[in-house]
Amino acid sequence: MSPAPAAVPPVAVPVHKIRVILADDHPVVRDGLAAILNRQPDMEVVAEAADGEEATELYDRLQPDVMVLDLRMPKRDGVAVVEMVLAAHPHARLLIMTTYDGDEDIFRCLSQGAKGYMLKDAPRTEILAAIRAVSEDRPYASSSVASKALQRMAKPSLTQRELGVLQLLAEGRSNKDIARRLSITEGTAKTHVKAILTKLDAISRTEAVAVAHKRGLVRL
Amino acid sequence: MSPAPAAVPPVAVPVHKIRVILADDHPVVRDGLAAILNRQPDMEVVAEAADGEEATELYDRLQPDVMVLDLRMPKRDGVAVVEMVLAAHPHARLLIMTTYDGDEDIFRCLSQGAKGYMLKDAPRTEILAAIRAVSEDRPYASSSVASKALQRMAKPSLTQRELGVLQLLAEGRSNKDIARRLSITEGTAKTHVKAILTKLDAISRTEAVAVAHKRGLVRL
DNA sequence: TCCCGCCTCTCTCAAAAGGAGTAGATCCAC
DNA sequence: GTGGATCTACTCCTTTTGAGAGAGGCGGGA
Repeated sequence: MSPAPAAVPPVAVPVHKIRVILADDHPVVRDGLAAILNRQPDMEVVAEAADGEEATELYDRLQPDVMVLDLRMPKRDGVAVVEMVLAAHPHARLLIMTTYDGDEDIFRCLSQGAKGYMLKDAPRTEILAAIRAVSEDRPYASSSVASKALQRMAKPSLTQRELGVLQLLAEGRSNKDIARRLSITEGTAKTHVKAILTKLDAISRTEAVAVAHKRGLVRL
Repeated sequence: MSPAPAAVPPVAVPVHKIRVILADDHPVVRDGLAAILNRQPDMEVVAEAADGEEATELYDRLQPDVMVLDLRMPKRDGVAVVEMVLAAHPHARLLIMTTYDGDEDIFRCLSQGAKGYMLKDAPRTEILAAIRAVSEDRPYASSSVASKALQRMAKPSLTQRELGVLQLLAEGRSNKDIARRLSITEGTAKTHVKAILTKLDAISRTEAVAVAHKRGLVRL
C-alpha cells in the first residue's frame, strides 16, 4: 500500500462539525457539557442559552444541527420551547436533557417531536452517543427512559379539566374549595376527583397527589 | 523599577493551592465544576466522587481543603456524608451545592456543621467566592439560602414520630393504615396527624403533604 | 423531686371524602 | 346522525377525617 502523504493529519477531521446549542439555566452544567463536546473533533458548541426565551431566539438565528435542552428553565419551560421551535422548524433536532422527573414529561416531549431524551446523570459516552444519533435524525432514548415512555402509554390520560382539578388537589384544596375556584358545584368537583382517583389507581386524594408527583403530572 | 527575571511567570502562583474534592453523581456537573476551578490559579481539583461512599472515603484519604458536596447522591445521602466526615474530621470544610429543595435540607446541613450552602444555578463567580470563603473557614450562604434558613428557624419542628407519620401521610396512607404500620392504635395515629396539621399550619392532610413537599420534609 | 415534652390511648361530634349509579348538554369524528 | 368523550349535575349511603378535650406513662433536665 502507498503511504499517506505527510500532510494528512492522523485523526480524520469531518467536513461538517455538528453544530450544537446548549440550553440550561445552570452555568455549571453548560460548562460541563461544553467541555465534553469541545473535546470531540466532530462537534462544536455554537451558543449557550440560560433560559427558554434565549433558547428559542438562538435556534431561530443560528439553526444548529442539534439543540440540547433542559426541561426546567426560567421564562419558558422546555416543553414550550420544543413546541415553538418545532412549529417554526419542523425538522429541528432537539435532545432533551433533564434530571428525571417522572414519565409525563418524557411522554409530552417525545410525542411533541423531540428526537431524544436523556438524563443528566448519564455518563459522558452516552451523552455523546445521544447527540450523534439526534444529529443524524435518529431518535435516542436511554433504556430507562424508553421503558418509562412505554409504561406511560399504557396508562389512562387525564382530561384538561381533570388536570386542573388535580393541580388544586395537590395544593391541598377541599372539594368545596375546588368547586368555588372552578365555578362548578361541589358535586361536580367530586365527580372529577373520583375520575382522577380511578385513573391514577389511588384510594384517597392524598395518594392521588403522591402518584401525580411521581409521574410529574403536577409541579410543586 | 527593576524588571522581573524572565523565569518568573506573569501571574502570581500561590504557595498553596486550595485542594478541592468534587462529589456529585452527574458527570456533567463534575466536568463543569472542574473546568471552572482548574481555570483558577489558586485552586486544584484533587479528586472526584460519584456517590456518597466514595466521597467519604476520598475525604479520609486525601483530606482536601474543601469538599463540594451534592445533597442527593446514590449510596449515601449528602447529609449523611456531612455527618460522617465531620465526625472523623471536626474541622472539615464542606460546601453543599444542590438544586434548591426547600429549607429543611439547608437547615439540617448547616446545623450539622457544613460551612457553606449554595445552589447549582449560581453563576461561576459566586461558586468561586463560596469555595474561597469556605477554604478560609468562613461560612458562606447565598442570600436566598440565608433567608430560607432564617425562615426555617421560626417554624416549629416535628418530632421523630411525627416525621415518620408524615412520610406515610405523603404516601397517601389512611390513619388506619398508618396505625397498622407503626403498631399503634388509629386514635394515636390521629393524634399525631393532628399535631402535624397544627405545626405545618394546614387544614387537611393533603395540604400538609403539599407543605411538607415544599419544605423538603419528605422525599418523593 | 417536679415539670415538661413526647408518645400513647380514649371519647364525642360534625364535616369531608369517597363509592355507586344515573343523566342531560356539547362537541367532534366517523 | 350516531357514537364517543367530556363536562356538568344529581342522589343515596358509608367511611374517613378533623376538632376538641382529657389523661396516663416515661424519660430527661432544672
